[in-house]
Amino acid sequence: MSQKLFVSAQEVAEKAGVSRSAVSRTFTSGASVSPKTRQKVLDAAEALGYHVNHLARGLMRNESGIVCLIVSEIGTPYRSALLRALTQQLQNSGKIAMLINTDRSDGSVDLALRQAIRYRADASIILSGLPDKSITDLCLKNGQRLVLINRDDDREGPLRINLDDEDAAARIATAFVRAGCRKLAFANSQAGTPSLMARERGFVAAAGALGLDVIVERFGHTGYESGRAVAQQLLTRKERPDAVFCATDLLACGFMDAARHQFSMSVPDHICVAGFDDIEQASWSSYQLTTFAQPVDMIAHEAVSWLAGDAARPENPSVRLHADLVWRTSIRGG
Amino acid sequence: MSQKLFVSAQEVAEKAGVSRSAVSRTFTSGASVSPKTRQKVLDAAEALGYHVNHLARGLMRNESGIVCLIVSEIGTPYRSALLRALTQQLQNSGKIAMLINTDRSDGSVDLALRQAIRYRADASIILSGLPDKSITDLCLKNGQRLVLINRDDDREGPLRINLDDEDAAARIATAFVRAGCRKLAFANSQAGTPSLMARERGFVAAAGALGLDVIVERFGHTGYESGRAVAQQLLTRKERPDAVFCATDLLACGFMDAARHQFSMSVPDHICVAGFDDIEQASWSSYQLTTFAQPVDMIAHEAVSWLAGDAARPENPSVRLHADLVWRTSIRGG
DNA sequence: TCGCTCTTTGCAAGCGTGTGCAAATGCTGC
DNA sequence: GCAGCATTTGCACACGCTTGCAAAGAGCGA
Repeated sequence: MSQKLFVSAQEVAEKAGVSRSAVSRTFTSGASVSPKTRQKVLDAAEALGYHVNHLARGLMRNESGIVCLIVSEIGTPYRSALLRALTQQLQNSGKIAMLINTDRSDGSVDLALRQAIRYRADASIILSGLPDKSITDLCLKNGQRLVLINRDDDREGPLRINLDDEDAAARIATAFVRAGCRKLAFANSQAGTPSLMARERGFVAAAGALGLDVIVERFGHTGYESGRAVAQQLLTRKERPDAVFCATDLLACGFMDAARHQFSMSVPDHICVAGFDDIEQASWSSYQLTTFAQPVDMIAHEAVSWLAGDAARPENPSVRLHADLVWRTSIRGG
Repeated sequence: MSQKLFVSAQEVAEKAGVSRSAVSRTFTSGASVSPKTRQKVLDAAEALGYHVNHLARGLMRNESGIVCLIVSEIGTPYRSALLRALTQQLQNSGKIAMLINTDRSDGSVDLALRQAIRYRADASIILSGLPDKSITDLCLKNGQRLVLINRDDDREGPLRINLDDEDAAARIATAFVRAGCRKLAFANSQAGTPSLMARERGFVAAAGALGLDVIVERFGHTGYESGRAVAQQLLTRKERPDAVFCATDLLACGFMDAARHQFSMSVPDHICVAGFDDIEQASWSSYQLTTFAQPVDMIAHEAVSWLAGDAARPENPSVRLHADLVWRTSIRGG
């Protein structure tokens, strides 16, 4: 590739009639340059189309400005909303996002973290899956910060951001009971993600405390189709439930659609439905789903500000955020 | 930051008892190393947790392996689906995606491209917005490849991937007519994106050729709420349309919801609806939307394989892909 | 064993940047 | 004009890697 190379600080220096260090200092905040030379450099840089090489800068400073986002199922409403918030806020704080898609095999989170190390990312934010301990240790040892979102892991070192899933589940249980429901069900996927399991656990426990049993049904992976499948299971029983808490809004949408169009049931008259995430579709008038809002902006804020801050950081940082209940019409009363 | 630095090739070399070049060559495909030293190096690297520094490698090779994805409205179903396909295929071909969110101001696409230059990205793929000519020229001059997806721009140099929007619009017009519709409408946003305008233009033209007028209504930006707003406009007219082609599935979902729940109309009995993109929600049983499928995997494939290929590339590369009509129940007949 | 060829290895230069250090410059007050 | 000081500037080295080049080693037929 003998293509024209990028213009370097050397060339700018020559054009501006100053030393290369002057150029470097012009583009380094907090460095000592006189306004006069600074202007000369800026002019020359503009004329030549010079841009600091962040690869080289990262090499020198041992700080690349890159933050890896490790995600699966990017196309999903909740994931993409979180992605949006994260990239936005990372950019605001001068970082840049590297996106790694882990839809493939199972060890791919580890592969992704390896990639993050290769590019000397300052940090990695994991939205899906859970990496092996050996690899997270490697990251931490190399000074790479780690954030786990909704992973609910108990390992030391990374920042762990979680929601009050169990508490939310308890709140929705009482809401169901208050709406007059007595035959509760929980719709889950088979993903077994910590946060999904926490919701299930919390719901079953809270219902138990209220003296009610819960029919738990799990199917496939966490999407619309699984919601339909679970509806198939739950609504062909002798005794249909009169309230179902779906681990996820996508499951809830699938469930509602099946209940209405396949079983001719009315929500909330025949059955109350609640979800989790507050994806955009939950507010669409076909669903009007009562659900818990993932505070994506706050999650992103917590993550990014923790990355930015180099103040004394606790040994084992952990944040638990509150999921607000968004009340719509998929539950009676309110 | 006096934290333990990453382990370097030097340390691996010492541990393995070879020269630093041997280490480098071990991790460079196509380099000449004897199997014996290679194994010694690999063992040492594994033991020390060594990973090639891609920043430094990129600096030397003048090829970073980074591809910038420049996107706005990441949370949107179509965008995130495209993002998924692109990251997937980029990773398969050994590249890595850098994600830049341009939701902010208007000049932010230019800012994003500047960022791409700073990180010496090998290429940038633009999914939203249109950069200034001066900045794309700068990219091209520096040997950075450029891909414009659905931008329909006529500038030279970048690869432009577009769909046959106008033809698709014509196909749906005849489908409407065949379904017995005579009062056609087109629902658009005010974004004015080339592809959206092409659909509008094509629909109006095709309808005209069939001897029919089209009521065109535009509102806000390209989302669900705008679909509702357009429905408000169209369905309070003296003469309601009996078929509406929405520039986007999101618009169509909003339109359908308003038509049904606010105007108590039945789709497709009272009004036929079609969309564009084939987002996941279009297949949900609440919508069952007839729409055109964006061939996201094929788009991603075209983009990525063009980036990978260094064969003789045409002066002014352009690809036009076909959007398949996905027939569901939002149009009568079929 | 000796040439010959082919492979492997180490040396050293270079990629584009940041930054400590010492020299140079500018400024102030006498 | 000059000492004293703060600010600016240039030099040179470092960062971790790739790669051309020449030297060293391996393999082989006679």
